[in-house]
Amino acid sequence: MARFKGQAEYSVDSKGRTAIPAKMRSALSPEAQGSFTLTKGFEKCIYAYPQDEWKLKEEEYSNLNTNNRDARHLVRTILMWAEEASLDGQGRISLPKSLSDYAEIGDKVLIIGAMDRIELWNPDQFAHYLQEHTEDQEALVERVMGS
Amino acid sequence: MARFKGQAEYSVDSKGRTAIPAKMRSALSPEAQGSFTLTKGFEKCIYAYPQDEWKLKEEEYSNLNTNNRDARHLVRTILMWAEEASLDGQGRISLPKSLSDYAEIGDKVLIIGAMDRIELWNPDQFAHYLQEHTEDQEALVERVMGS
DNA sequence: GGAAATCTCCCCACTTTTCCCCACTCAACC
DNA sequence: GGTTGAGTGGGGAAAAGTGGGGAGATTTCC
Repeated sequence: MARFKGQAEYSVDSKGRTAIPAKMRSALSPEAQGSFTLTKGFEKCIYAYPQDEWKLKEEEYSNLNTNNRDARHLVRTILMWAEEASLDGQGRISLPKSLSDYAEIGDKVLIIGAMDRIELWNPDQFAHYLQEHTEDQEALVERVMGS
Repeated sequence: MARFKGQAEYSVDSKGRTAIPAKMRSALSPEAQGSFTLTKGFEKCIYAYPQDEWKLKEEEYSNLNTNNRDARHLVRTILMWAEEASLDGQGRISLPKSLSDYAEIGDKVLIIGAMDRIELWNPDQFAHYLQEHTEDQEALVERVMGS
């Protein structure tokens, strides 16, 4: 499993491309073949899953019971945003317009490594997000991970 | 498990590098391969975990369920600060700008061994921290460790 | 159906940053 | 007093990030 971490603020060029930090590229497993699946984040950002990780996600979704209305809705609304993106010769991907619109990403993007995925944020939106989640980290650790 | 102890005040050069005290380097286990993962301390400092220690932490985070909102937030806000740093030929590491900004580390750094991790402080901030935590050490020992 | 416009990639070029290596100083210790 | 090891500083090659041109494919519009 890929283990992404770290943060970096990069620019998005006029063609909608952004570089993926070299450290994250080197954390990519060979099975990903330099390819990501981008999709809408649960937060206001873009999630980028390496191809191999995305396969696992797809597996989960395909195992949901399609006779269940909620499950159908979930799969539909998640998959409709998913797009594949490959690294170019310079280690960049181009961001689909639908996703960068959703995340309100302009000419700057904050790239965050979050374990099995990479997150792409509008830097301002991220600052805003942090302001809305001011719970003390120590308390959160205790609550989520136990003592 | 590595057991770091002691303190030392070192300089940070113009390239953002600082030496790790030789005594702490020799306390590094071979499995760490001369590599640390730096991350944001709960206090206003940088935590440096030897690679092998960090692996254990990462393992815990990777087991969290990313369908849970709090877990996502936790992973995001912890891992975004984590960066790997390897010792160079002279026993130095370079401090990522994001972390030295957070800890307000300039051209001097106070290095403290704290069991399984090393802490990097702005010397002034550390003095300030001590002023704010003036509880008598004897009383503290009793409160924390007295059965 | 064909021409024009647009979009996608792939490649090249430039700038900045990072990393590796060499060199110097100082203190401790034979 | 020379040697060794530790801390500090800096030069230069290599890598990373950024911007843009242009060929080929696709879409649009007449």
